[in-house]
Amino acid sequence: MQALKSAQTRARLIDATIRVLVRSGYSRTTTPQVASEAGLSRGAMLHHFDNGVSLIKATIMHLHERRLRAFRRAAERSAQDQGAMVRTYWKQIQKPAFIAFHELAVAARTNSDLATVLMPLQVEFRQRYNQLAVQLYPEWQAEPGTFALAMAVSQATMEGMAVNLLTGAMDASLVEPVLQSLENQLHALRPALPGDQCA
Amino acid sequence: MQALKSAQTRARLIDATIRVLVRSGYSRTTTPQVASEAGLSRGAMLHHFDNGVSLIKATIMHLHERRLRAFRRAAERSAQDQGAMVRTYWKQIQKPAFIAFHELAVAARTNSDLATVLMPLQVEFRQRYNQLAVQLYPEWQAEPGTFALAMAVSQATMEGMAVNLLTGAMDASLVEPVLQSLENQLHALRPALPGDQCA
DNA sequence: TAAAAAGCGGTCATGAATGTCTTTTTTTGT
DNA sequence: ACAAAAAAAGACATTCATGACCGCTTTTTA
Repeated sequence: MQALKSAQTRARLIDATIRVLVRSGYSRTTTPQVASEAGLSRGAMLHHFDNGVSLIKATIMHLHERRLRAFRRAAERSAQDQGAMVRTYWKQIQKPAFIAFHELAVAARTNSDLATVLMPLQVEFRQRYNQLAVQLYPEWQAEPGTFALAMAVSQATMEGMAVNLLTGAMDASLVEPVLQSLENQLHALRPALPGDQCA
Repeated sequence: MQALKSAQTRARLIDATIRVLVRSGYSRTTTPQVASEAGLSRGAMLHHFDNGVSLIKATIMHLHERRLRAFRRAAERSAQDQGAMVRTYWKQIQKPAFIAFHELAVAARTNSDLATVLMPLQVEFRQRYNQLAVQLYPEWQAEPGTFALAMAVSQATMEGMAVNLLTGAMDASLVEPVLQSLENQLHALRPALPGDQCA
């Protein structure tokens, strides 16, 4: 029973970390902030995570798991409705989890402690991403290069758009047209079928 | 003469700030770091900028000016070589200035001091961006909506790809194919000319 | 039931960044 | 050459995040 309670408290701390990351950004995310947000004393918090970096690392791994699960759900849903992949991923990207993950990814660029945790997860995500998608869309299997391209274009466009929205670099009214355009592009990239040369 | 020296010192401090932002990230960019990087004492630095936020604000404005100049050059070059816009912007995006600007843009999301400076500049950039591009590519003027879409797609895709490269979310071998695909997409978006329905 | 372990709260000293202030040095103008 | 102004350097107190340590309470276990 004490193991369960411990796990619950750890989860509470990680959730609090995500909220603080979204609200205050990485640079203002401090251990007192997280402890307060979780409704715990700082002393209790340091009992579950030896130091602040340890908490951030755990948060990174937690967000990674969530991202994998979210992508799996998105893939399953879009297996039924062929064109739903773009919309489903776009919905995922707008949740707080993505904002927090982006904050950590940016921080990891200049923090080797975080980078050693985050970089392998990024590689793993790409692998699973492609692996699952290929088995869901067998018509792509003949052209793995084109498939990887389609995935990269989707990821770069949607995540770039999400970041640009957050930083005011893009007008919100353009979101829908860009998504539509991306869907058209993905359609054009699909392996040629009989009578499909012209849009 | 003292005004010139003062301006030079200010420029040195701003350049130092950019280097520190690239090397250490926003969260570890401190006034002692910047002063040391600029080869000045902290006291001297605070003589030119009242406080740390003031220095960051000046850096934001400086990067904004550079971004406008860079875009202007890119536009002029791509006016001669029609398809060079993508490549030229991609080159710009990989420079340290973009990394520093991105760090500041992410920080501005949760820092109202920076946001009040950055947000209006983002709006101004979008306006000038479209303004200049429209006059360079007159064939788009009939379809301003499609043109804004093309710009948004380009910006989101390339900046998203740049960020994903920095954070390890994308494999570097996919850069070239994505750029190629983006060029194709832009070509497809161009106003229909006689005998241009099919790729 | 006693002992051990874990959850939790609180206190402490340390280190570092910040902004203000004062002092020294250099430059400028008369 | 000298006095005023500006640049540069340094000193200072304050604030705050951090990690370590100690004590209390509850739960598990022997």
